[in-house]
Amino acid sequence: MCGRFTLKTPAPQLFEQLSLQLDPAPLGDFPARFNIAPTQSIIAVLGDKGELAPIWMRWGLVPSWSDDLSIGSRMINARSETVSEKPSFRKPFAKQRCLIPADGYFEWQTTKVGSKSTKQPYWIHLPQDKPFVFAGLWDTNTKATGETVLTCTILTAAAAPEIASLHDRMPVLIKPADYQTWLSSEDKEQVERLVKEPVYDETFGPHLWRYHPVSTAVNNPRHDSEANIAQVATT
DNA sequence: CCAGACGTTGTT
DNA sequence: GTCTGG
DNA sequence: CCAGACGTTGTT
DNA sequence: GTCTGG
Repeated sequence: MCGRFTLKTPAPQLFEQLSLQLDPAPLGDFPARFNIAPTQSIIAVLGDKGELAPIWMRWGLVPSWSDDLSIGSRMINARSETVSEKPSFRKPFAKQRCLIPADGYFEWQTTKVGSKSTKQPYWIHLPQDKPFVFAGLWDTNTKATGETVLTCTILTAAAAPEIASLHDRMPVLIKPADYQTWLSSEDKEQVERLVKEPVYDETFGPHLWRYHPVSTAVNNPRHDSEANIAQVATT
């Protein structure tokens, strides 16, 4: 699944490597991130009348009917298998899809040594740490605070065989050729296929994932430095 | 009809 | 154990 | 996802 | 807002 990720690639380079033609100016300046956690601001790219535009959104979807932002902490992921049916995700899946740029994400393996369990994080990334986009959904909410809050969630699917030993779920990726379909198609079947039966080739896809163990400093969301993605030895 | 949930993950 | 905050 | 709180009153 | 459970 995906509950923590990285985005260290600077803006102009980021969108170029993602094959996204858009103006990063609306985002303002932002630092390299090595531990992005739920409830924090993340970048969502949406289709804006044909043009694509990036915008900051709070991670953790808060449905429009909710009067409490805290529900977002439990809506950080949406299962692709059921996303078209769930009350909280159905409308966003139909009309409010987005792309969420990242260049790596973390998974944890829990291992027990005697009675003590330890959580070993791994950083998962593509060769050359090339950026990619998660399939995302967004919604707006004004009931909770009186202000309009934009929020989003990341879709998950069964893990690719290459990383299944690490975890049985993984985030859903959208390849450049499918950006436009994901963002603006009104063909439900076509959109559903992108997350349920994704087609990849040798240049893109989960089979290219690399991963290595990293410091447990990552476990604490307050720790956000480049050291978070350095390989460490496991014991 | 109204009340209450609306979600995922992991672990047991 | 369960929920909230980051 | 993991970490950290989980409660109230009164006082500073 | 919409669905499920009672």
